[in-house]
Amino acid sequence: MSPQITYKVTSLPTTSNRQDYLKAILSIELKGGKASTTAIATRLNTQPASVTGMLKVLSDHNLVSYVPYQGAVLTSAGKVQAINLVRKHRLWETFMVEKLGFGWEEVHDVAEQLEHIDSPKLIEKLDAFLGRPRFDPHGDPIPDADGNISDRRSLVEVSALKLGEKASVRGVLGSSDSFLKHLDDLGIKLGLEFAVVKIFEYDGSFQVKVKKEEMVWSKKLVEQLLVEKK
Amino acid sequence: MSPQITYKVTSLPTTSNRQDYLKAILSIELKGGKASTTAIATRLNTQPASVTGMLKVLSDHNLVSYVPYQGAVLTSAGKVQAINLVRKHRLWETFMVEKLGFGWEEVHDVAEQLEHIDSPKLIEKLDAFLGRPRFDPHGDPIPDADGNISDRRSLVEVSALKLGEKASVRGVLGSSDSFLKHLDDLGIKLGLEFAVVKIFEYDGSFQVKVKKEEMVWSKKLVEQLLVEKK
DNA sequence: TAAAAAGTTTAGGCACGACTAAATATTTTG
DNA sequence: CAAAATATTTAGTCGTGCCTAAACTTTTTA
Repeated sequence: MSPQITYKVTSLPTTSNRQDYLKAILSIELKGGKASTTAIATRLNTQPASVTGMLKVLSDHNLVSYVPYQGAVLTSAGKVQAINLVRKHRLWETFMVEKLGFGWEEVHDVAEQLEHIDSPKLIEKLDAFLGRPRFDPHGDPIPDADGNISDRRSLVEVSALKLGEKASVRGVLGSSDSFLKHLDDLGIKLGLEFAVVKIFEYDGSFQVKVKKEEMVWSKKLVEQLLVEKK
Repeated sequence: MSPQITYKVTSLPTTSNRQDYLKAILSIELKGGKASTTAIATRLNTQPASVTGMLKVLSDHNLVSYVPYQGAVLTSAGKVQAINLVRKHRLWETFMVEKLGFGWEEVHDVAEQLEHIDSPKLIEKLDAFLGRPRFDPHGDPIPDADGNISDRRSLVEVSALKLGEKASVRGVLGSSDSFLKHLDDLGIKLGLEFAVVKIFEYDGSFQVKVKKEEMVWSKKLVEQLLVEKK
């Protein structure tokens, strides 16, 4: 009788959980920090000991390189996965705000769930449906299908615009409920196009023209509204 | 020193898995069958022994009533959850077909994932965005927020229409790739409105008027297309 | 109605991913 | 630079939900 030989496949069951770790590590790395056990644990509301266990698993799958006591660094494979999660998260947020009429602030938690839906085709079609947006409702860039991320710095606050310049609303800085409600009251939505027609040096407010109508935006407002110059 | 007393809360962590069981049981009950251990196991591609374990858990949570060797019956609480899953599944399918341009046949698996997203508000807004549809792309009724299910029998095949009657396309019977492709080729989509202008007894085909244009639908086609009479 | 067949449950494991407590490394500080 | 503080890992558990094998019920059949 010949012996039964089984090969342990590196079966990559990249679960929702593992993905959360990858995203957390990416986010720490992008901030310029070191993805230490504690830093990851804090971000995921879990215990350092749990993180150690997971880092070993991710390391086995070549998603991070991990040396005990040295923290984790995403491998290129890990980075691809993490960026894809960010892409999905931000596309879903954009969908909820632009198509479903959610407030800018209330979409994060649901997007956290939606980003784990596994269907490249769904994301491709959603992206097309939304008109291939480059920024999400918070002004953060949406990575494209190849993982390229636009420079957020191509967005500026309204207050940085000069007289006569045209721009489109792309996002906000900060997201207090009252601020977002205020935007709603003024009818300011993503994609809104306008031109600067006057700048009041006295109090820092801006007069802008939206279509045929003119309105004044306060100093506080123009400092928190992100736009893309035309 | 007073003893520490902990109460075992019936903490309902209704996981994605448990929900799949509820949906499977509902589906068996609706077909008039008995939700036996084996029937459930078959539907979920799992083993009878695993089902027994789960039925105990669901029974502890009062989602099914379960007597060993007697199979399971949904309690009203279990039924509410199961119907809500069906509602979510069918709304997502409708979204994918109507808004994202998916084929009628390719949406099931992704909807299977999406139905587990937990956000009543998301579903309410999605429902509104879709225009509160009562049927999904397969012609199956979408339960409303209170769990009421329209009667599928309000849908009929085109072949049951009489001369001059007006109707809207609501779904299909069967879903072979070739049939769905054929619908695509003819420009037949959900919601399409038309009127019967002629019936050819000779070969069972129907001449219909869509907006200003007239076209002929074959016997095979009119027997598989579900519509709602106007 | 007794024996065979089919269906169901129990028993014992396993993988995942979390936790606590204890041990071990690394940093910081006096 | 040694002691104290902090960070990290190891060891041992736990709950969920799956599996197989074996025992036990129920149903069917001769």
